[in-house]
Amino acid sequence: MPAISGAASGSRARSDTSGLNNETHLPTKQPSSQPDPRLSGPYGDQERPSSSEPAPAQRPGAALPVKTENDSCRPAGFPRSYRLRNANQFRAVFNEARRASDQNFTLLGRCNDKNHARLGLAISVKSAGGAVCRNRVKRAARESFRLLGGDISSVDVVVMARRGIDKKTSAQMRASLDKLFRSISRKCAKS
RNA sequence: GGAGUCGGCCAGGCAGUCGCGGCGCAUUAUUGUGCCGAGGAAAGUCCGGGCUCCGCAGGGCAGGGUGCCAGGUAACGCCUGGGAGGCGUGAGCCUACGGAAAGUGCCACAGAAAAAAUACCGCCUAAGCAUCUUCGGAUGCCGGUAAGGGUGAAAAGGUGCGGUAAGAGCGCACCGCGCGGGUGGCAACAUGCCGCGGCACGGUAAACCCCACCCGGAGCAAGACCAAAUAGGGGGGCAGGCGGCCUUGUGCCGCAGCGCGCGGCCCGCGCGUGUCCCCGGGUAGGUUGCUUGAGGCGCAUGGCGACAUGCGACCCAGAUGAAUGGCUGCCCACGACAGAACCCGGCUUAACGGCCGGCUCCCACU
Repeated sequence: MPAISGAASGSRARSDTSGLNNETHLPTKQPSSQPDPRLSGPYGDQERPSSSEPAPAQRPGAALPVKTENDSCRPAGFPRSYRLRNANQFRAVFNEARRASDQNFTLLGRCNDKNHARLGLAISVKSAGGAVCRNRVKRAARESFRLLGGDISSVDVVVMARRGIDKKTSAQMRASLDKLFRSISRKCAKS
């Protein structure tokens, strides 16, 4: 049962993404017809590929170049290995840190032996003025770090928020963070 | 149409693109792909449970909680229905709503008197005493009085008639109140019923207290498992010069040896004893607990209802330095309060707005 449904959903997915280019109303219909494959498995499998027959020829050509462009511009992912994961790693940064700060944030940085930067967040609920704002700050920091990508040299960075951060817009945070990430990266690279 | 009231629901939408967490599948050690991914309060942590560990014969005391009645529930301080009292024209809403003849305390100020009360003003009286007298009487004391005034949150039923020196449940009628009975109701309670009593010994129990019922403690950083490095603990194997002692041993003691320290050196003194293996405790770290549940949804049945029972299909966050987002475009009513951390049931607090339904009042029209 799981194997069949998996194969069915895989083929259906291919038709989804290809269909988007041609017909805009198709994806809105899709959720309503979802239970179909489960109830009548064999029939659903037959119908799907036939309806979206011309699509597969277009797709590989259109999709792949976009992806390679993204990879060359920026390694924009943010996997676990790019984060500080435990207390020892944080302590190491706090003990011998170079700092960069403005009115919004304080960043602590320390060279690491990896070939990429790592990010740690030390933002208290108290300084952010509530859990919702704290999440907003953390997301801004991650996003800024992610989009800068390879522009930051191989340092471990801890981001700390300063009081009054809850009054700032997300755009203000991002601008501030972008500058500080570059700054801390430069300072650590020199030493 | 306007105003109000009660209940339920929603919490910007759509598309593209770049990302994040979990699970499945494929590939395989890196990716691809599909599905899912915050709330009505996730909050405050104020109650009640589940779960976990610790404690525990039984009973009592202390301490805490609850407090009209009946039902619902795993349980509750919650919910439903009912009663009583209060507010509102009404729909409706509000109530910490057991006991004040078990006892103790308190009732400020004002007031004459604050609880089996009291005579300040007033009213009445002329028997007695005193003074005055125009000899009619007047005034004071003594005495009667709770109708009137004044004080207070509260002054010991109300109205009327009789009654009286003036008055008074002193008597009577009606109203009110209390007690007993009957009747209705499971009960709280009600009572156009019957009888009795002239009629309350006020209030306060979020004052002590009394009565009834309930309550062991700590919490997922609970608890369980795996377990590096370092130091230390226990056991064993191998290596170990000389002497002594006996309990004859894998023993103990001393000396020598080696290393380190004191010292310029010797003597001397102090400290320590090699290597390998195993065991258990345990730290960092990791795994688990961790999401299928008193689960929501639909239908049927029972019930006024909270809810219960049966059947059907469904899987709907599970992170752990902590995911649920960024950017772009379009639309509109221009988007409040706010972010899961073991899980449920409530309560409380926060908050921009919208939708649906029941009911009430007012206005207009037919």
